[in-house]
Amino acid sequence: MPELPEVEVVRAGLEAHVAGRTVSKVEVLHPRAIRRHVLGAEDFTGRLAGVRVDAARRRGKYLWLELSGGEAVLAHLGMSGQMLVQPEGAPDEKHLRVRVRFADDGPELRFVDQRTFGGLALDELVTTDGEQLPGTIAHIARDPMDPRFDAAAAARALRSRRTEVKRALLDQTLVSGVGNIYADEALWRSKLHWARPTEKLTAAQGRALVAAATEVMDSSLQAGGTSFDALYVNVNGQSGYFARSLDAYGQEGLPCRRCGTAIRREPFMNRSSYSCPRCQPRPRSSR
DNA sequence: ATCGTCTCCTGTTCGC
DNA sequence: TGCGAACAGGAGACGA
Repeated sequence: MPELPEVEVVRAGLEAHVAGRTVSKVEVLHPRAIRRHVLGAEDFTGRLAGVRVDAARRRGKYLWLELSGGEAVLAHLGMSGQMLVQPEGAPDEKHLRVRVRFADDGPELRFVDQRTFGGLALDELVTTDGEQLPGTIAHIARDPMDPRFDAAAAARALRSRRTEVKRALLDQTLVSGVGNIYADEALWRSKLHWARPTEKLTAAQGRALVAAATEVMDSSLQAGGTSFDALYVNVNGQSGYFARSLDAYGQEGLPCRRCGTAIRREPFMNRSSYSCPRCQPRPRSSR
């Protein structure tokens, strides 16, 4: 479940191993991996051949390879996507979806994705809010790691919604990069129940929530960065990565680190939300 | 315009 | 033992 810190580790790996290299040949092994590239696989592979990768960039959970010529390969890892840098000739992964070979005959880039929620697409770069972004993600808000992230504005945006606070926190047009795991962690740190109505959040609570989300992603990024293997860029299953210390997410039945009460799991949007019944009491207004 | 629900996908785990 | 259900969940599409 890659969220911002995981995607950032991947971006750094791509910057180190792919930037500056020229694409020679691209193979699409599963059409669903490029479903957001509307012109299809042939167009995708044809237009990539011969272009140079200038840089690897990221906003929220999206990352993209900036290409010579004003275009970019936009990527989202979805639930299970991985970007692997592998020597040519290494056995294909079971869920290999896209292979990118380079003119220098060095290691190839592989997009591997079991559940195929992720994907790649070629996209035009556009200027939005003083930033060059792939056009299809121009609506994605700045994330807390962005040098120009405005925490106060993000807190106001969250409070301006009329919904449950966790729904707002997961809305990538308000603050990007937060997924189910970090949302639960940020809410735990802020002592807020996920169903708290946004309109009842005080300004201080809004700011504290944004600060908590920033902190939890920051510390996770530091932990993830240290487990990064220079030989390849990996997202899932690497030790020290998802084994990061969590206070709420996935902790059902375990004692709250603050008060000792057993963490509970509740259904939320066809998935789960974890919280401490004592530190994060359910708001009276709902159920 | 805004908000909530549905859907896509596959491997693993769990209950009967 | 076998099989179906539940679960993992990001984000676009769509309906109200």
